[in-house]
Order: sequence, then C-alpha cells, then structure tokens
Amino acid sequence: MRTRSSIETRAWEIVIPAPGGEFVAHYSTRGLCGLEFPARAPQHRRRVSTAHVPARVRRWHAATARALEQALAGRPPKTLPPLDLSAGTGFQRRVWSALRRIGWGRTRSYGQVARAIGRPKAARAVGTACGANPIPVFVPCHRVLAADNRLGGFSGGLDWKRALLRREGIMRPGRGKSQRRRHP
DNA sequence: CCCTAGCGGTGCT
DNA sequence: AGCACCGCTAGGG
Repeated sequence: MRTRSSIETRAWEIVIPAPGGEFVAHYSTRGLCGLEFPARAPQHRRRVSTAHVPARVRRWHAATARALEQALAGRPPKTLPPLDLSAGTGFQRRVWSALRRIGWGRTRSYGQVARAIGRPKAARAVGTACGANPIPVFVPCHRVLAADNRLGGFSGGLDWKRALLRREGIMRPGRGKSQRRRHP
C-alpha cells in the first residue's frame, strides 16, 4: 500500500450558509473533497472562486447543501455528492471508509474501528486518522467515541461533536457523555 | 478519580 | 534513521 496518494487539487471552494455560520465546501474534479465547519471567530473569508464553476460541480454542491441541511436538521441525508477521499494515506482511507459504514445514530469506539480494518492495536492511530478526516459530517468521525463511552476528541471542536450526536439522537439534550478532561 | 505503559501512523528533521 | 507528536486503551491505585 502506498504511503501517499496522488494529490488532487481543491479546485473550487463554495460557501454554504447555515444557522451556525458558513460552512465551506471544497471540490476537486472528482467530487466533494473537503468540508469546513464555520469559523469560530468572524473571519474575512478568502477569495472564493464561484466564477466559472462547471455545471457538474454546481450539481454536486446542490447535493452537498441539501445533505448538510438534512443532517443538521436531524434527518439522515438521502443522497450525498460523490466524495473524493483520494488525498489520504492507505491507512487513513481504510479508516474513513470504515467510518462510512457506521450508520446514522450508531457509534463505535476507536478500538472497534481499529479491529474493523484489521489493525486491532491501532486504536490511537485511528483517532489520528479521524482527526485528518477532510469531510466531517458526511464521513462521520463524530460517531467514534472512546471505549469507556466518553466523547473522545474532535478536531472541529467538541461542541460540534456533541451537536451532531444529538441530532442523531445519540446523546440526550442536556446531560451527555462526560468529556475527556486531562491536563487542560 | 488518577497515573502508567504500550500501542501504531504521521510528519518533521 | 530517529523522534515527538496524538481524537486510544487496559490495567492498577
């Protein structure tokens, strides 16, 4: 397995307005290749190349926007745009494809994902690969929790992880899984 | 609750 | 090649 796949450039980035702020979707020639959560701090958004966007990419984007809207409204998206996950290492892509097999409203532990991809002792590396997931929400790294059923981490911020889990009915609105609290 | 050792992938020297 | 990260985990106090 190769260590690094060919790099597909992010040719287009398009904003998606949402209640919590603006998501940014990135597209390559192969499909959706990145999704950013709204920036925490108000931020002068960089140049967005919406000009000359091919019709195909606009269709993908329509699918992305609709799917994101559904997911944030607490209903499983019916269809997704094509996902371009080619920018990952072999290990990362294995992890990401395992994540896509975790159904809406279900969870796994990092160790379970590690076993599912045939690397039973690589739980920690699975966490790192989750953190490198370029398409959160649709590649549901938020459904992976620590083995003791705590929340684990989330590169988009634990508030988002909690919010997504709640939308799927996994966490009770008020109380929830306790948070990892080591050296703050 | 705390701490520790062991773990594997990644990225930087 | 070496090494310091880490969204981890099992085991022990």
